Amino acid sequence: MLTLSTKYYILFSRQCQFFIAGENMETYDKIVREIRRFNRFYTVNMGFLNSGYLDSNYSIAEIRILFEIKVYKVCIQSDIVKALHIDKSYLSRLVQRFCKKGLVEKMKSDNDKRMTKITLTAMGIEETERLIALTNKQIESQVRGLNSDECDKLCNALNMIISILGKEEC
Amino acid sequence: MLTLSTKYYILFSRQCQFFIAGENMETYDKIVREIRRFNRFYTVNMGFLNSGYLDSNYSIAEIRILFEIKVYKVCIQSDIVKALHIDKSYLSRLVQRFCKKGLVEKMKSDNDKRMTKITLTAMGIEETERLIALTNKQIESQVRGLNSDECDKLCNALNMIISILGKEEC
DNA sequence: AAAAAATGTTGACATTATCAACTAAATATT
DNA sequence: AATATTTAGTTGATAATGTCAACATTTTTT
Repeated sequence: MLTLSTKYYILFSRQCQFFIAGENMETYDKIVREIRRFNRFYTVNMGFLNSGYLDSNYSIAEIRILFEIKVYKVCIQSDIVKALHIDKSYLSRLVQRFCKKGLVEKMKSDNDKRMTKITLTAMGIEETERLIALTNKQIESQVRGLNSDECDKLCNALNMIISILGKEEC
Repeated sequence: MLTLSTKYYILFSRQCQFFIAGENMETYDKIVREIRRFNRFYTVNMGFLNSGYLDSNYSIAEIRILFEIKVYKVCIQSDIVKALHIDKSYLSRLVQRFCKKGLVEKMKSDNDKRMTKITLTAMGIEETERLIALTNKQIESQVRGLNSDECDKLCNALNMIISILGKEEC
C-alpha cells in the first residue's frame, strides 16, 4: 500500500518525465536539423558524393578496409564487417582482389577452421600508407589557409562530435 | 631607398612569416590527422559507407539531388552539378528517371534554349519531404539518449566546423 | 565569321553493391 | 550423443551506381 509521499513522488516524477520528454523532443528536432545541415555540407565538402574519390584506383570503402586491416594488423573478415557495417560477401570479394594484387595475405586459423586470418603484406602496408598520404594531401588542401586558432577550434569541434556521438555506439 | 626601420620591418615580417608557416605546417599535420579520424568515425557512424542508405529506394546522391532541387525551387541541371560536384551525364539520367516517376518536371527555358529548367512536382515535394522525415528519424535514433547539454555542445561543434571549413569554399 | 564555351543527352561501359543460397565448422540445445 | 542453431566465409546472379567520351544545340567570346 502506498503512503501519501510515495504517491506524490510518483506524480512528481511522472510530471518530470513528461517535462523532460517534451524538452528533449524539441532539443532533438533542433539537433537533427543541424546534423542534416552538417551532413549536406560535409558530404559535398569532403567529396563523398562523387565517388571518384582520390586519383587512386580505390573506392572510399576499399581504402577504409585497407586502413582497418592495417590497424588490426591481424584480423578476420567478420571483424571488418562489424567495424564498418559492410556486406560480408562484398568484403569477401574485395579481400580476394586485395590478395590477387598482393596487398593482403590470408592464413587459415588453426583453432577455428571457419576463420581465415587476414593481414596486410609489406606491399599492402606500403600501398595503404601511400593512400593515407594521398588523403592527407587532399585534406590539407582543404585546410590550407586556416590560421592556428581556426585549426584549434576545428580540432576541438571534431573531437567534441566524436566524444558525444561516439558513446552512443551500439 | 629603404630606411633602416623599413628594412628591419621586412626582416621581422619575413621571420614572422617563416615562423607562422612553420607553425602552420605542424598545425596542419595535426588537424589533417584529426579530420581523417573524424571521417573514419563519421562515415561509419552515419552509415555513408554501406550505401543501402535508408529503407527508401533512393541513393544518398538521389536524395541529395531532390533536396537541392527543392531548395532551389526552380533551377537548371548545371546548378546541381556545380552545387554537388556530380557528373552531368549521371544527373541527366537521374533527372530523366525522376521525371518518369513524376517527381520532377522539365520546362524549356525561353531566354536560353540550351537550358532546361527543372522543378519538383507536388508529388516530388511530398516524396522529398517523406525522405527528409525518414532521414530525421534515422538521425534521431542516433541522438536519442543525449541530454540537452550534449545536444547544445554537439550543435555548436557542427556549426563551428561548417563556419570554419565553409569559408574555404572554392 | 570562326572559335570556344556552356548545357544537356546518349552510348558504352566499368565499378560498386546486394541478396539469397550454399559449405564447413563451431556452439548451443534437447 | 544427436540435432539444431549460429558463425565465417564463398559463390552465383543481378541490380544499382557512376564514369567517360562523343555528340547536338545554342550562346558567348575572340
